[in-house]
Amino acid sequence: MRVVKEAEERRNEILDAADELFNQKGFDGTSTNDILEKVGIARGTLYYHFKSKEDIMDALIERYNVRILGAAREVAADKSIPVTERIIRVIMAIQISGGSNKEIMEHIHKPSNALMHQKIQKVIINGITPILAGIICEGIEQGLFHTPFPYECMEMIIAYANAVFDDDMVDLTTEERASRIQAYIFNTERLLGAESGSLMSIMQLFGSGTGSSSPESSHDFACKTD
Amino acid sequence: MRVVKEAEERRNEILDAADELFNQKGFDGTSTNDILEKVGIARGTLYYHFKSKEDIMDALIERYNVRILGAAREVAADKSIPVTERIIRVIMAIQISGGSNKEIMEHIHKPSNALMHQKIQKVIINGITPILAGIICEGIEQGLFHTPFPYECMEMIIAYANAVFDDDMVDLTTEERASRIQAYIFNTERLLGAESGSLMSIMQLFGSGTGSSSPESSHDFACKTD
DNA sequence: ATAATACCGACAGACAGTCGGTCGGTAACA
DNA sequence: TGTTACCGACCGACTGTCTGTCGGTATTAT
Repeated sequence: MRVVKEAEERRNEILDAADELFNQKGFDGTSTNDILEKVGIARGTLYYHFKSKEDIMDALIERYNVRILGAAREVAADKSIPVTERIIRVIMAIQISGGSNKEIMEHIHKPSNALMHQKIQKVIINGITPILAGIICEGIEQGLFHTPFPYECMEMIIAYANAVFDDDMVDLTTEERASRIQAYIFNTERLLGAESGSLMSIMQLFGSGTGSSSPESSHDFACKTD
Repeated sequence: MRVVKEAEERRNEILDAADELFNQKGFDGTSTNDILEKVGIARGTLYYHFKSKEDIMDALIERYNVRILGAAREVAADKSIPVTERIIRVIMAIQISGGSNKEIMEHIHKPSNALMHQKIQKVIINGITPILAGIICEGIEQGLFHTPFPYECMEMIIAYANAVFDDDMVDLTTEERASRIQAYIFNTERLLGAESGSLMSIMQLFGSGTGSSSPESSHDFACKTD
């Protein structure tokens, strides 16, 4: 008893199912059989709509891309919001997209699968950086920031945050994480040529519990003075 | 007609073969059959020595790790070399290990496979950063650098370089690459609180052809002034 | 001779993708 | 109106590849 649906509708059904499964089991841990069973279709149907498993992943990432960049651009364009606040909101747009999808986005950042993870990173770095760099340019005009390389600064800031805070690239204890956050903000100020202490509001991006104290490296790397 | 060899010797044969194949075809594109055929052993032999294909990759990465970090530590410990030169040599140790392995190392950085690539990145960032941070601390004592976060600075510098210059994370034209290098050096100076222009020697890490001119963002992102 | 280690190759199961065939919906035609 | 042809969506058995397993064998050292 076959059921015929519009191609667009079926494609989205497949993507919705894949979305859920990739979050639960990761890309590698999800078989095409898992996906087609969840949708309730046959193998041939799946491959009628997508040419490969990786094609499904790419379509899913593209769906997120459109959503994320759309949200980020809206925020960035709202000149009534102060520059710093806009930066924060754009970055938040990466983490929260469409309200009820928060948990989904968080899981997709987990190293469920390196390939998928890499592709998402690529989308974020190449997509979000120009938007943020645009905002930095406004800050430069307002005298908030001083750098001849707004784009490259934001690229560095985003790429690093991605590697250290969102990846499992660097294993951090709670203390180490707090220290990293402080250093991150300090270094962001330096890179952007912003006044010391002027970007502390970025801290809210990392949730609470990171207090605020004088700059100091609490990594096992305070320079030895012996 | 079976041939018996010492476990250590056989393990290295397998790793040598895997090394070559992973470079040629990537991890995903290399099957265990490829490896065992190249060595001239049976399936069961391969799995006698390694518990999985990923175990082979991990052993190979660990082999490189030991080699790379060893070379880096030697350089870092040579206090007769100026601080800046030592930084350069340590970074070069990542790219050139054991002379004749240069090409191999370069290929292993290619995105032959995301998982392997991710694991190598992790090793580099977590392994090299403390070594470099140690050197930075010496520079701080000598008044060359001024930062309360030597470790985090180097982490950011390494992580970013990895993402942009070694990954295919960001697609760069030759011009864009040159611009990125300039920005990278400029930003490195800022992060480390180094005197402007004092780290231009880092440029040699990127090969020739990057000239030298005044700081300017040649990304399509010079801030619009209208 | 015995025990431990290294080695062998047939096999099983999982998986992504293929391919010949079917079916529902629609347009064209008599 | 009924029939036919066509198209796109769908079906499921099958294929080939791959990783890892396991019962068995050969070699070496004692």
